[in-house]
Amino acid sequence: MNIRTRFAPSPTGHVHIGNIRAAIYNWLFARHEGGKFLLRIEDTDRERSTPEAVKTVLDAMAWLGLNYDEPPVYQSTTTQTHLAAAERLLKAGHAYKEDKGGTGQGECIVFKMPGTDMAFHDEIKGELKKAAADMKDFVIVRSNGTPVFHLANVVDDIHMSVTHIIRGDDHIENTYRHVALFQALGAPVPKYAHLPMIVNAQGKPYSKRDGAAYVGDFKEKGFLAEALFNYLALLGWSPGGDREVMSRDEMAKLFTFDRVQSSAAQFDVQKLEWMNGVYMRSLPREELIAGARAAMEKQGVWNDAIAPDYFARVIETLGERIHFFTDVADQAGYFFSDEYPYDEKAVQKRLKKEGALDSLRELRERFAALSDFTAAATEQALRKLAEEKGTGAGALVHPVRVAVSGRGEGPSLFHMLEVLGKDRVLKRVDAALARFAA
RNA sequence: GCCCCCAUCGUCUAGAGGCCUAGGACGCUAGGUUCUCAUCCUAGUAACAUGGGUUCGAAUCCCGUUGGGGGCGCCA
Repeated sequence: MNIRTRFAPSPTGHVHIGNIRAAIYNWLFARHEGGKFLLRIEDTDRERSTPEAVKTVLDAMAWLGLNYDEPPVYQSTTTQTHLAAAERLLKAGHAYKEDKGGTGQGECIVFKMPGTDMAFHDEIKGELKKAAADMKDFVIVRSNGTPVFHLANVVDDIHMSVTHIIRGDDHIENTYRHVALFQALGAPVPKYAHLPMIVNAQGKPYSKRDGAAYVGDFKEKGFLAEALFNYLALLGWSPGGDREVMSRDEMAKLFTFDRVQSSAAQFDVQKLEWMNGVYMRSLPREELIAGARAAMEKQGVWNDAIAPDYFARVIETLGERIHFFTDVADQAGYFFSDEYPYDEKAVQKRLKKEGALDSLRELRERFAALSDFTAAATEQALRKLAEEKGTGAGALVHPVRVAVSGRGEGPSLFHMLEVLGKDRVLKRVDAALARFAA
């Protein structure tokens, strides 16, 4: 059997994480089965479905690497097949016309439910059933002549030969209608897998109010696509055992419906952040550099005068302290400008301390005497002075750090000094000395 | 109101009758490494909603209860 899954978003301008997670599961399942993953844009809502909104969907797919195997199907181009299907249903007695109130002036077409109890096997939830009395006939073509979601969705799935429908479990009730439609249209009923919802701390559907909820939000915040993909895949699915950080190929290899949770999952940004850190740390140097630079350009703080070699050394020095690309500008701006702010608390604690400025002054002279300003050299000079003064190295390290960076924390001091260079270090120490002497 | 779905640490989960005095991860706490921060290492914290069954034995099977969620559109 040729497995065919599809992601069928309605372009609204945003792609919700719940939806993209459904897309991920569709993709994973198709890849696991060696089948095809398709994309259908349900752009029949002319109001919201602008070209930009469609682009948002396509961009999100591309960013996460959710490649589809056939050109996307735009629902706005398949309306005629929906209406033709409605005609067939009418002829076969599966639907009837009605004219009680509505949006248009004509008659609408109503699909007649079979009138029997219904049941279907859900790949995740198991046997699901519904009594005939609890199901009502429903409109499939509006009185203004346009097809309703249920009809369009089913007819397109038939034409696209979709074999597995993987979607949120808020669609369970719709499934009975859809199964009836497939049957009435004489088409094979696809298999269904209903995914549990992604909820917030209150157990309600996760929304924008709960924080970043759209794919674009995460991209903007600097999360890596691979990390978001991995995290989302694990939100409701587990490969079993202790495995968590995996490549998408590994996930595809391991993905099966029987390992998908049937209860809702709460979105936990902290864990996503941790996972992002794992991916961040494993990033090749070049990618880290490119990402950091791109972030700075976006933040408007990139300067073409920054030499590639210097930038590379800054990134190297910052190393694992970079959790997000934006951290470079946000936490290490002093590498790129002499106009850095002094953290008041750090100044109080390290520079306004008894004897701190005197020590700093002495250290400045030692540094000035250094012929080569390597990390090893500054470290040796600093430790020697500390020893002579009978203080711990920290009593000298901290004041210098605050003086040259304005911050109480940061990368290894000696490497930082080496990257900054002798001239700048001395100049900054002098400036700090003058500024905080009073 | 009616119908449907769901229920293991705060969170994501492992567990498919004995391997469970319930494992891992995130978080949190305490240590260690270190010039700070970050990383890393170690330890600790904390759960089978509840009541009945079934069984020699139940987190695992069945039923009820409670709680949470979803659906009842000429929206998608």
